[in-house]
Amino acid sequence: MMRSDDRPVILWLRRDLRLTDHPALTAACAGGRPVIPVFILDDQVAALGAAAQWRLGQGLEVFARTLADRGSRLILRRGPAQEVLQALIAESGAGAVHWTRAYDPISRERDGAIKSALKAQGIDARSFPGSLLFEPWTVQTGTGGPYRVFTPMWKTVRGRDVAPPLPAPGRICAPEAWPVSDRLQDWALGTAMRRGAAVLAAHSAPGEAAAQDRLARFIDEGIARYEQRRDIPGVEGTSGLSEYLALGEIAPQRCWHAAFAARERGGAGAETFFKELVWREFAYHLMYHSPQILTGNWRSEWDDFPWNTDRSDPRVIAWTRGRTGMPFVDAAMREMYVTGRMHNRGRMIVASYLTKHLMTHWRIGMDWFAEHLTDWDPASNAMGWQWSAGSGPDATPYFRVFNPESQLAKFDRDGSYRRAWIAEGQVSPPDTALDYFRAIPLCWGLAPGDPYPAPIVSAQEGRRLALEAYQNRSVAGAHDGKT
DNA sequence: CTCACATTTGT
DNA sequence: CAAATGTGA
Repeated sequence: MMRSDDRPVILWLRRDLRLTDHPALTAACAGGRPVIPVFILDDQVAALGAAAQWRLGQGLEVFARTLADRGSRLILRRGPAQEVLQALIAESGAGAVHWTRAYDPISRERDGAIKSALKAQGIDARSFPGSLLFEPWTVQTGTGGPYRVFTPMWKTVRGRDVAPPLPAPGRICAPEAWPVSDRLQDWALGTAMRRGAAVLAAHSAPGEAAAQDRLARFIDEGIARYEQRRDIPGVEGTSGLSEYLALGEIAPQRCWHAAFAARERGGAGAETFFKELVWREFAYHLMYHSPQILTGNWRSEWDDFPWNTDRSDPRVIAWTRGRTGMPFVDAAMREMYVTGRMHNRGRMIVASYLTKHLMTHWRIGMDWFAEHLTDWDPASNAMGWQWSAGSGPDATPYFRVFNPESQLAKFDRDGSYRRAWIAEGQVSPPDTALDYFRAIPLCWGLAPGDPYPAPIVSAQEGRRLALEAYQNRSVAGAHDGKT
């Protein structure tokens, strides 16, 4: 009879496509047991936006090669996760299933059900940390509740120890026989991108090795000037790590330790970078403790606000296509279409413009981002949109409306961001700007030689309308709450 | 209870 | 400098 600790371990991979800093993998390899890495295409993966799905396909391709280089394999299966795992256990005689925790409500429900079902069959089903610096339940206010404001949470966690970097396992043992696997190309991940996929590919470097190169370059060249340059979208001042973190091609603790080791040289830049990593933690903290942040107003007094909810509104269409006539807004929307990412300042400005100037529901913007971002992350996306709309966990006064024109003057002084992404009106536009027209659906009927549109809603008029509506909301809200 | 304070701003 | 409420210690 087979002893239980000789039986294979199934390593169920999700958003953790890496070998380093991977506690679930390291534990699976301990004791020399065979490991069967598997990725499952279930409903949740199928529901990913087109760009995120495309990027996942790229990541899986690289990760499968990485495993193959070490004498292992990535098994691909399609179907409800629990059924797939049960089938694999039956086929392989596996005695354990390991995975890295996810924190969104759908995953938590699924994983919890799978864990109890497997345990009831005597399978050692175990979840591990790995995606966050701090598990959400280990961060509490003085009275034991969850944080709702960033700064107090930052002050609480900033001095904490972060798990040290964990090397890739020396050896990943293969099972005696490999279970059959789907072929990645048959999954056709991200084919909904159509023309966009070729353009995205030119702006993408998937995989753990690329992630670590990016981090190393940021620590060498970027971190010392991060504080000043991260706000200027026309220069490469950010870490550029978001999509690696989103897919788990790099772990946040590796980023944290790399910056910590460079803190002398990094100075204020290192501190700012730590803060940004903790913003990601804060987003997960909020999603874990109030999952409804993904679907409804975090502050319910916003439920009565007269948002525009018409996705076919011509002004909303103009926003999605980068044709609002506001160069900062349009440049950022096109950057996202071409690269799958958007500079953080761009994200704030397009979100402010959609929710305030166009008074359109943040959910419409959030959904558009989910469809077009390769670094899409449910927690950060929801937090960011609700923060911008004013319905989120933030005390921003309602009159704080970004002015897309003065923001351009402030943060794109030399016009390089605008020129990089908007072809119209330029004699010889750069490739980045032309890439937009190579990526968009032909039926949009846009060409680089078109005249650049006049503003659909001016900065001043949009601000006036938004303030008026927000002021009315305050009065109505006070009525509702205090009768 | 009190009191300090709140990412990213506009005019 | 506006301007006001919720958060957290």
